[in-house]
Parts: sequence; structure tokens; C-alpha cells
Amino acid sequence: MSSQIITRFAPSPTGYLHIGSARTALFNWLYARGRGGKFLLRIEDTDRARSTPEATQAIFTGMDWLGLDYDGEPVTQFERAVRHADVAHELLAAGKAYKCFSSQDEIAAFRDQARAAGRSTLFRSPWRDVEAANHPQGAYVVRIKAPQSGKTVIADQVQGDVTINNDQLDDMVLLRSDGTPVYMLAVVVDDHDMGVTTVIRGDDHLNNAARQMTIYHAMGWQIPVWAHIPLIHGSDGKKLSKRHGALGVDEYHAMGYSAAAMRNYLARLGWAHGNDEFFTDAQAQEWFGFGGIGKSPARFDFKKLSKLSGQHIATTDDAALLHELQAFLAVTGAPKLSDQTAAQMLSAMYCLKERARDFAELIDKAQFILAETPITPDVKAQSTLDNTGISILHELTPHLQNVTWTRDDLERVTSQIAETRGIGFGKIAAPIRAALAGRTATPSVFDMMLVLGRQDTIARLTDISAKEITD
RNA sequence: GGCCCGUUCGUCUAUCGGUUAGGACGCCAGGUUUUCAACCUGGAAAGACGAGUUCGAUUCUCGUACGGGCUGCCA
Repeated sequence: MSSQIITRFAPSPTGYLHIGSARTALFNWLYARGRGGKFLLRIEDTDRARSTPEATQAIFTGMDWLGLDYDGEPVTQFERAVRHADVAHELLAAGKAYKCFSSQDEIAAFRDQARAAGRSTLFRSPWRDVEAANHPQGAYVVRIKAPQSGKTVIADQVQGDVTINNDQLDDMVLLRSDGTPVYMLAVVVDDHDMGVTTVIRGDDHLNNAARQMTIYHAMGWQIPVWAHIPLIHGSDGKKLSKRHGALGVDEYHAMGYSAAAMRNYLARLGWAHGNDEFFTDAQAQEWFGFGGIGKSPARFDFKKLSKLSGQHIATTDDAALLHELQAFLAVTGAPKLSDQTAAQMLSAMYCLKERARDFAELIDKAQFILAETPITPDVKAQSTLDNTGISILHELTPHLQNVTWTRDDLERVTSQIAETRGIGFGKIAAPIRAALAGRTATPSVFDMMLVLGRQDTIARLTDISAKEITD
């Protein structure tokens, strides 16, 4: 028997990978990876009506983007339905579960009455202790016999010991009247069969844990370590929904955030390690533990995500950034970079990455590489190309023919013009910027010159100054 | 309705009975500057409320308020 930690992420395919689910996945991943354990993936698709191959694919795609790698092949819960049903039948045979012939209509009517009268809506099946000889023909569900007195204590790693009076527990359904297993049974069986030692999941399952314990006890299985983490809320403190912005992780990818930053931000949302804010995966894995998990729901803050994204982009190596940039372009449907453009992007990355918070911004700052020539200045850039601006370009161009193409020499040549004219360097840079990029917000003019090279730089300057003359 | 959980600056959080209640994002002011960004310095900004325990409560207990969850033949 090994003491290896085994965690799992068990999303249901609902169309996209929810950002809150992604954080749950991250926590499980961090916990397992930081302890040399295994991290498994299980698709909870027992609800056939809501499960589609596309939705399942969206989970894989999201996990892949976030870099949350899992061990082995993903388990599909639906494929294990026979095993789940076997367990239910085993409990039935052992007298720990029973056939309930109450119809859904009967139960619904009971609940309506109970609610109206202000009583508990907990349904007590009249069939719990009826002998088989007295069973009618017809459809039935299989219900577990839950304890009706005493207390159940959930030893939760985040919430502490949570005590539930057993009179709150219902005899939950294990098998539907068509014989298919329900989720509550499937999770328990799968977690047990997969050897899951530690379950980190949303605290919407906290109450369910008490009910699931009934199954564990009935089967004589060991209960996993549970950690129920608070949900993520929208900026108004309400449950995160569409009106708060993006729900699916694919949307965050399309917005251009760095995947490393997503991991960093999501980890920090509801978990803390002292005052550490910016950290690597290795650090997160080393530091992550139950002690640092908060008990209250956290609100999603795009501003902070942005900041972290910028920091991660600035500290990621250039080649990796080019890769991530190309993946970003692919999800947004933008055309692929040509080999030449990609090479220029790579050579410019050192200056692009320290001024971009996300890949959309990075592309924007790289406009001088991507724009078609001849450059067409926008309105603001055009305003720097007055007579003075044009004359600066005229004066500079010949110098660029002979100067060695290094930053020092380019700076020297350009500064000389500023000096002789007795104006600030900014006045010189503005028209150059306009000519090279056609806009006013760009990397340093010297960075652009170095990336573009002598030929292209001079061509752009002459394009502009020539055009102005003919106007 | 019943049961369960939560509540520190606007936001994410540190604190594990004794602190001028710390950090980060954002915001404001200043600096640097070649535009944008980045960066540097400074500033405003918090213990939901009410009791109790204690020499001493943000921290422990109870109540109230507010928020969230569960209460399905959904997951």
C-alpha cells in the first residue's frame, strides 16, 4: 500500500471549462504535483442530456492551455455506469439500500405541501422497511438507507469539523427508475476505484459530503481527505455568472492573458502564502497546502490579473512568448505569422514584453512589425509630421545611410540633431515614431530601428517625407 | 422554511490573545522618461454589529445582520 497522494479534477461537460472549476483543478494539481502525487481527470457525464463531445473537448482544451497536465487517460464516468449499478445492487442485496416505489409526482406533491406548511421538505420513503413480498409491480428507484439519528462529522481540511445531524439526511437515490446511476453514487464509486486519496472541490459539495459518507460506510470504504473550497464570486459578491464577464477559460485565453499568470492569479484567489503575490509554478507547488486556503468566497478582479499577466510576460523567455503568442492568434482567429514576421517578433520580443500586460497588447505594440508598408500614420501620428517633423526626417535620413547599426550609434546620430536644433529629444523621436509605426504609442524608436534594419527604416522615413512633399 | 458555511482597506489577503493591524491590485500626489508601458517615492483606505470570556480581543464563545451553499430520479 503506497501513501502516494492522488487527487482528481471531476468537471461535468457543460459547454466550457468554468473559470471557478479551473481554479479547483489548479488546487488539485498543485497539491498533487507538490507532493510527488498523481493528478487524475474524470469527466462527469452521467447526465446524458447535457453532455456533448464538444463540451468534453472544451475541458481538454482548457486544461491544456492552463498547463494542467494530468496522469493517465481521462476517465469517463458514463462508461462506468455498470460498475456503479453493481455497487447499488450490492447494497440492495446487503439490505443497506431498498427499492422505493413512490412516484415523482407523489414526492413532488409531498414537498409542495411540506413547504407550504413550513415543514421540512425531507422526503421519507414509506418503502424503506417494506418486505420484498409486499412490493408492487412497476418502476422503482433504489435508495440508500441513511442513518436517521446521531450525527455525522465531516473532517474538512478547510472548514474544520462540520457536524450534521443525521435527521437531516435523506435516503438519497442511487439508481434512477430506468436503472441508471446518479452522480452522488458515481462520485463515491469512482473516487474509491481510482484510489483518490484527497478531494479538493467547491464548497457547494460540503453538505453532499455527509450524504456521500453514508455510501462509504455502507461499502466499508475509506473516506478520502476532503477539502471544500469557497466558490469564486463576481465583482458584486454574487455568484459568478455571465453578466460578470467571462466564465469559460477559453475566453481568458482569447483575451490574451498569460497562462502562467492565470495560474498565479487563480492560485492567489482564495489561497495565500504570506505576502507572496508573484510566483512560479515550482514555488506554488512547494508552498500550496490546506492551511493557506481561505474560508470566504473571493471576487474576481481583472485588474490584478492584468498586472500579474504583465509581470509574467515580462519574465518569460522570448521563444516561449512567441509560442504563446502564436497560440493566442490561433484562438482569436487571426492569420498566422509568416516566418519572416515571426522572426522579427522574436527579435523584438525583448522590448515588447516589458510593455504588454497581455498578448493583445503585445500585438498592438508590435504594430510597427505587422503594419503594411508604406505606413499610413493615424491622426495623432500625423500631427507630429508638420514641417518641422518632416525636416527632421530629411536631416536624419542621410546619417542613417552610413552609421553603424547599433543602438549607441543610432542614439548618437539622433541626439546630435536634437542638440544642433536646441530642442528636446522627444521632439526628434515623435516624427520618427510616426514614420516607422504610424502611431504615437510604440516601443523605443531605437528598438524599432534595430528590429526593422537599415533598409526598412530608411525606406519608411523616405516614404513619409516624400509623400509629405508631394502633398 | 430546515440545515450547513462564511464576514479584516473598494478588491485579493497577512495576522494563528498583546502589532503604529502588514503586503498586493486599484486609486491619488510626486519623480524618472522618447510616446505607451515599466519603474521609484509618498499618501488616503479595513477588523459587519452587539454582548460575553480575559489583565488584554481582529483573533475564543454566543446572538443579530448580511452573503453563499445544500435541501432533485442535476452534477
